[in-house]
Amino acid sequence: MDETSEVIRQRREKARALSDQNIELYPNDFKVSHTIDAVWEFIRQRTGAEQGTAVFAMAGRIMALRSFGKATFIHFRDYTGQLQAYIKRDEIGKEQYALFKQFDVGDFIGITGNVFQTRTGEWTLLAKEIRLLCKAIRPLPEKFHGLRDPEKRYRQRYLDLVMNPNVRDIFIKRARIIEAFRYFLSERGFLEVETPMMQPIPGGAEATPFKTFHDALGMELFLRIAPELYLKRLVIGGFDRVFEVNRSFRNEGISTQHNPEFTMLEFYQAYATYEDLMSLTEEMFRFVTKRVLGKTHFTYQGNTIDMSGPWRRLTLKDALRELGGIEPSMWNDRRCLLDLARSKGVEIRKARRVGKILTKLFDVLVEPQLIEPTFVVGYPVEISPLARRSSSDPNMTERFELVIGGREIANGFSELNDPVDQKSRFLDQVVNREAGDQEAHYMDEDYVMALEYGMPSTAGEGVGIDRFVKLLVDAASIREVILFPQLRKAGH
RNA sequence: GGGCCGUUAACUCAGUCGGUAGAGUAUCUGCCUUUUAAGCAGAGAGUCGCUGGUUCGAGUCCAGCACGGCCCA
Repeated sequence: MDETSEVIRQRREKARALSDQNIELYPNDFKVSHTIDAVWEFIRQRTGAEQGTAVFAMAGRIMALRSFGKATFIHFRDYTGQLQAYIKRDEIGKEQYALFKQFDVGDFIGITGNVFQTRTGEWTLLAKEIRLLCKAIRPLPEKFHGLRDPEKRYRQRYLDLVMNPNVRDIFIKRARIIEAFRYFLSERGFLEVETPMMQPIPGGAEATPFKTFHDALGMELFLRIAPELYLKRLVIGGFDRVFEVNRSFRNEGISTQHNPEFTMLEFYQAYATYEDLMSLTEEMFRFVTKRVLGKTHFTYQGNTIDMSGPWRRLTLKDALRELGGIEPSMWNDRRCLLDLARSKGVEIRKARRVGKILTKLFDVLVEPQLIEPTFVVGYPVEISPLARRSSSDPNMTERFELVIGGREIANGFSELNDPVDQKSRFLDQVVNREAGDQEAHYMDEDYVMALEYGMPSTAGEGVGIDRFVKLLVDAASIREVILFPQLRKAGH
């Protein structure tokens, strides 16, 4: 296939020819004095004679090459930017120039020289010396159209990053976003921790886990579906404010909304309630948005979203009634809800209880309508087995979900710290599991025991980082914000 | 899991009614010392995703499979 492609054969030949001339193809002794942005900074700060006399040693990948025979313009790029260089035979000498003529787009080079302005005014590095730092055997994709094929973009993300600057920007923003969350929480006394990704009992969420096996221990383990129960153990242990940003894994289908491994931020604050967390979340999201975008509003898939607040609060009941057309009288009528689901084309598995049917209907009918940041509150106990009961209504919990851009971005609640209630909630889940609900929570006796030692009143929250990044970079698919999204084995 | 669409040169894409493979970029050769999607002249480059079927003949029609995209679940 492309092993025998003409271009690659020719490039291998070139590499061999260079080798035969005693040119090292992959040297590592070139010392860089300036990055490209450092040179731009230098140009901005100096004037006249000073600009022209300084000598820079720079390195990067050749991105474009325009040859005139005895002189050549190239554009080369490092991780800070791009710069033009002018390689002139009369400047670097006949031998060096002949050598340089064997370099290609895609090769890494080291250039030493000073800057000048061309006739068209472009600042350009005039090469005094140029040398090969890495010979590329395979050609880069075409310069103008770049790399478009989505499959290639994901499987060979390095090419995507080289060719598509907007893709690069997305992942730089992603890093800044996570950095901003960390900064915000650290400033408020939250301690960053790491808890097990391999867990004997997967807990903290309703989801199907991945199974794995530890040979030496002879023990089945699960990749975590959430860090929640471990983080709360840490609150019990005296870390009143903790957070973790890391991967969780859920064994479900892959789509533009779901990747089997995804990044979640979870944080827990003792002596706080879900009300406190809603305020904190508004503040935190505003902070992160402002810090990364420089403003608190942005466009997502054609809709303007304003994070400045205050954000709307809506009960699940009102949301279902006003936006989903589901009257509270229907809430306990399983048959009626199933009929409605069917009429809307929503498939519901047999084992589903009313609460689950309601949330499913909410996801399909209501959520997409909530574009501006909205806290949905008032979730029934039945679908919130780790949340504290509302003091005004024991069938409801102190829980919220935050919806932005038509998707759930965060989920938080006052934590259940009554071990007796927690145990009975687990038992309730076990009944569901035995009735065939694969996603029901597992009984976690060890966690109940931990609660028996006493957990202070606490509120906790999970934020879907991939989804948040999607919002800020206006990406339609989760694959655009994950460097290496999960794909099937490459076909032929 | 279902529906629709896609897979042709290294990259981006054409390919009509079924008649034996095209362009631009890239590559190679020649000319060219301030260009920037440099230019001019010439050349080479293909398992048309895979496997079958229909046909005198398949990139094209049919079936299955693989991979991907979008939508639905």
